[in-house]
Amino acid sequence: MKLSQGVEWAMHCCVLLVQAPPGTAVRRTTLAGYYGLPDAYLAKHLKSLAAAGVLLATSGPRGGFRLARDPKEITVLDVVEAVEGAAPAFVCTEIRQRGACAMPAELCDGPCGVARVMDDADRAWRASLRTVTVADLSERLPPGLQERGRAWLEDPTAALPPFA
Amino acid sequence: MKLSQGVEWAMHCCVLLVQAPPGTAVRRTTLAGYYGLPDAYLAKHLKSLAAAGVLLATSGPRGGFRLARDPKEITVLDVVEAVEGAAPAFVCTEIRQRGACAMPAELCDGPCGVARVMDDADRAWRASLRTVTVADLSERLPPGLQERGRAWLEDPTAALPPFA
DNA sequence: GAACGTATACTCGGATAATTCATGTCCGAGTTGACAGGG
DNA sequence: CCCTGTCAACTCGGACATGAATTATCCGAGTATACGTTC
Repeated sequence: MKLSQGVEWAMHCCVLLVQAPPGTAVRRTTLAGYYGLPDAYLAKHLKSLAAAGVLLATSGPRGGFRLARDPKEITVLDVVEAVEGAAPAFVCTEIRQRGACAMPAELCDGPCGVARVMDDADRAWRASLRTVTVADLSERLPPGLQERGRAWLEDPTAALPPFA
Repeated sequence: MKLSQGVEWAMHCCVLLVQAPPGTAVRRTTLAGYYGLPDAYLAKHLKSLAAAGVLLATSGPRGGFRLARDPKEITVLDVVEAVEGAAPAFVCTEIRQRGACAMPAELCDGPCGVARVMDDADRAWRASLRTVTVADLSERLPPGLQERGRAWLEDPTAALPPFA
C-alpha cells in the first residue's frame, strides 16, 4: 500500500500549470527545473497525464504541456488516477472458490464480504479526492507563490521575485 | 497504488478463525488448506498478524494461531495495517523545498496543500475500514459457511457438511 | 515587399536498463506432549 | 499405581532465492518555426 512518487510530482506540476498564461504551453524542462526533478523521468508521468486527458501536449518549438480544461474541472482524483491507474487498490482473487472447502461458483453471485468492505473504503478514498480541484489547491497556496510560479513560467532564466 | 495479496489471505483467515472453538489454536496448514494457499508463504503474513497483536501464536504440538481478542474488537483496519503497515499511502518528499524555486524551510511550518488532501483521503479510507469488525464479516457469511468452517477446523480430514 | 518552399531546431513519445519491493521457499530455535523408567 | 526425567515430534520464527513492478534514462518520430529564395 504505497502510492507512486509520480503522484506528488504530477500534483505539484498541475498546480504550477494553473499559473501559466492561458493558451501557452510549458516545456518539460521548465516544469522539472522548478522543483529540481529529473526531467527525463518526469516525462513518463506527464505522458500519462496527457493520455488520461488531464493535460494537452504539443510538439515542436514553443510546444509543451498545458491543462486540458478549466482548473476547476480537474479534481485531485483525476491526477491520481492518471498516474496510478483507475484500478481499485484491492483485487479479490476469489480464494473462497479454491482449496479444500471451495465454494461452488454458482453460489458466488455477488462479491464476498471482504471485497465489499474493501470496495467501500476505496470508494470513500476516491470520493475524498474528488472533493478538491486543482484550482482549489492553487488558491490555497501561501501568498507570493502564485506570482513566483507565474514569473518562472514566463522566463525561467530571470531573477525570481522575493517572498512577501 | 495496489494492496498486497496477503491482505485478502489475512482477512479470510481471521474470519475463519472466528469459527474456531474458544481457547483452541489452529495450525498454519489447516488454515492454508481451507483456501488452498501456499502455507509456507502464508506463514509470513500470520507472523505479521501476531506481531501486530491481532493473533496469538503458540508453539509445539497442539499449537497454532488464535484470535488475540474478541472478534468484535478486531476491525478490518487492524488486519490491513498488520499486513501492509500503518504508514500512510502518500509520503510527501517536500519537493517544494527543492529545485530552482525552493521554498525556505522556515516558511514550511505545516504540510503542503497536496499532502493535506492526500492525508484527508487516507483518513477517510482508514475510517471506513474501521467501521467493520471481523465479527461482522463472520455474521454476514452465507448460510452454512460458519458450520462448514467449524467442521473443517475441528477435523480437516473428515467429510464436509453439504451446503444448505 | 510578399509569398512560398525548404531546412532546421525543438518538442514529445516509446523502447530500453537498473533498482527496490513484494513474492515464494527453506531450514533452524523453541516448546509442548508423550513415553519409559523408577519409586 | 504415581511421579519424574528424558526424548521426540511438532510448531512458529527468521534467513535465503526469485520475479515483477517501479524508478531512471536514452534516442528516434513528428512538428511548428525561421530563414532564404523567388515572384
